[in-house]
Amino acid sequence: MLELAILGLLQEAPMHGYELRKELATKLGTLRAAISYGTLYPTLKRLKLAGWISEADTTETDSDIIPPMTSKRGRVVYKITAEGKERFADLLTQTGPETYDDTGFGVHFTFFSRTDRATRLRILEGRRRRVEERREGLREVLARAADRLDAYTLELQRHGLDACEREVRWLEELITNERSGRAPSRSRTFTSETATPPEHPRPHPDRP
Amino acid sequence: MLELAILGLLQEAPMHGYELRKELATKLGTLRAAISYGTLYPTLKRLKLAGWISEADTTETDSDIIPPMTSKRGRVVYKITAEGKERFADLLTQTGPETYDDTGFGVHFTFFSRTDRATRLRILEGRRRRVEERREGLREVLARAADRLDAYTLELQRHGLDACEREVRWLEELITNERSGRAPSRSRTFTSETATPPEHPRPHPDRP
DNA sequence: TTGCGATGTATCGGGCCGATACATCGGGGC
DNA sequence: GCCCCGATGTATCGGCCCGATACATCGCAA
Repeated sequence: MLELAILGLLQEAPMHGYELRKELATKLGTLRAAISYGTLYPTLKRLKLAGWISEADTTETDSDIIPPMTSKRGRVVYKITAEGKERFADLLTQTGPETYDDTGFGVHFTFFSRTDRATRLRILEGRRRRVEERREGLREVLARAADRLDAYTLELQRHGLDACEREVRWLEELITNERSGRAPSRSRTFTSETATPPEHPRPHPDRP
Repeated sequence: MLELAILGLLQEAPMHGYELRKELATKLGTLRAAISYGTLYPTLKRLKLAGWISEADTTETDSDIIPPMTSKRGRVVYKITAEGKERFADLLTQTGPETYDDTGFGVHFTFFSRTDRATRLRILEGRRRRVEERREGLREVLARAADRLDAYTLELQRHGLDACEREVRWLEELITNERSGRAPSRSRTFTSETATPPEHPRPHPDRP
């Protein structure tokens, strides 16, 4: 999953590890605080070995403001390769069970603007099914095993059930929008002025 | 965290691995579908080695209905030891950063009826702080980096923010109840008839 | 000038997961 | 009567990911 995220970010612009971590924190802020370095650097190594990414020459047209980083072990900037772009498209399109859990769904959703509507619908519906199953499990427990559980456990289940119901409603709204060819509406209360282009709302501007 | 959960369940009754997994699935159903065997059995081995749990003699008063399991490798029933009970109390009381993330908080909350009000309040407030930090991070991103992100990413952040706000409200309700010496109220719409004893709402009844 | 926080890369031990293997038992379909 | 399948049950293995830790530089403030 992290593989998909890294590939996705490097498709926007070349970056080094530290920068990637910060970008991940803001873009996937919903999912986790920040990715661990103990995961990030080994993964970068793995991706490089697989040929999906490569080290970008920082020495060449190093015209920009970035100081030359006079230390011995300078920053390592990675860029995505042609094979990496294919890999990204594959990962983004193909779905498995892990696509529908919290992290997997979140990462896929983040890159929704880079894939087609059919894939988006498939993933949204898969996620909905997943959350519905969870919801039914919780309802089952609350209905049948309620007398076996103490008040706190019950309260936790109720809170979880509430979150499930809420997410299902959210997903259904998104699915409806998707089917009618709309991008996610900015203001859900007043959608008349949203004349934004439906596909690829913003073509990922270069980092400031 | 799994260590705490296992110890907590074994304090209710001796169990074997398969049974533990099912109990975990219903009691902690909010957190995960089910614990993996690849985690469960090594953990049981580790806990046994540490002396927190021990194998219960199934041969002794094996009077009950359970068939003798004629296979060579029969089921292995574990029970908690005296040291294990101490360990459980320690784990339940002492708090660290991991106590406040989703899994850690969920496990602690599940066993809230086995600890004192001071600890409960500490954990609830720690969790609230954690979720509030997350909420502020999301607000920050939505306020300052909104123009850098596409519509789907924004929608995800908004949904995450909504979940955070909702959980904070939930936690504050629980904290208020806790401070006023009430157990979590069964029906939030009508709380007049809840004359349940404030501490230890149900003293974990033995499994049927 | 000293020291601290941000920037930056990297490793290590350990927890947890999914896949897999192996073995028994009860029941439903043919 | 027989066979297969799903539930019950224990266990290992490779791999992802995390937290702790180490090391090194830079800019700024006390």
